[in-house]
Amino acid sequence: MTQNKASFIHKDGCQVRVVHLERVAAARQQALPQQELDRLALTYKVLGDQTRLKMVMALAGGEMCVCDLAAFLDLSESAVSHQLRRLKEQALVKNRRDGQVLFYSLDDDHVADLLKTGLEHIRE
Amino acid sequence: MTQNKASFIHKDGCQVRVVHLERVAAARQQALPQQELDRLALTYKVLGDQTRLKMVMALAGGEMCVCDLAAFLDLSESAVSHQLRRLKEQALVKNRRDGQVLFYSLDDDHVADLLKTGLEHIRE
DNA sequence: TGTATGTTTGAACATATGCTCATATATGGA
DNA sequence: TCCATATATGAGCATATGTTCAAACATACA
Repeated sequence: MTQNKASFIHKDGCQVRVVHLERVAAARQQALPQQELDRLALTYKVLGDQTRLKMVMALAGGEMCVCDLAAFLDLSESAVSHQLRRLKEQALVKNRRDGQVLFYSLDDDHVADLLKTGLEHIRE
Repeated sequence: MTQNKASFIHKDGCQVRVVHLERVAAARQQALPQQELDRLALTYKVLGDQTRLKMVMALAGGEMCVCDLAAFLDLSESAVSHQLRRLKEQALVKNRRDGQVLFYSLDDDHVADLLKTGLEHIRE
């Protein structure tokens, strides 16, 4: 039924065993460009930390300032600021200034979608 | 317009400045239970690594065995196996055995949804 | 039973990550 | 201009993470 006889390919001068040559070739063809892969992995990585995930979930309920988040998370404002920067770098949050206060909020609706899809997965 | 006068709350015996008490309270109320937050963060974290993300993207194109993935990723089979375990722990992939060969595939359609939503975000 | 193949597992090590502390920047008001 | 408030930034440190290496398991077949 299934073809699982070993085939071989050359790579960097040494042989590498491959059971399904055509699947590997197909995966290579369909692979994302490196730049997109970088950004996608970074996006997930940034959400993959409890502190940052809590922040984003909280911001899904409306904008908050650094102070608010620090109180909510029971963390220093410095730590919060550091993490907000990472979220901002990946376009997950944005901010607006009102006097001395910076209000952070989700960058756009895609972010809420991402959270929703994640929740659907873990609740399946 | 905006109320940004400092309010104060007590926590663990020391005072903590909070600009928007009601937002913090709301965030506390709407927060996910710890267990769900754990699982959600872990799910994103597991996807937030280039190697594992490449694996999942490749498996989105159809099942592959450890050998295939190792060849595709140019990585040792041991490394691939370690990472597959992490993906499996978060129910992102599953496997079936055919003789000596284990074929891995996406666990269900939610996983493809997660990837799609992520891509939509970075391409916005 | 013995050997080969495919995969998993645990320890070890180098790198990455998150927090803290001290300091810098920015805005508002006396 | 001077000071207070709100936030950002950089260095340092303890912990987490990904890969490798060696060894264990599991299945197939002689």
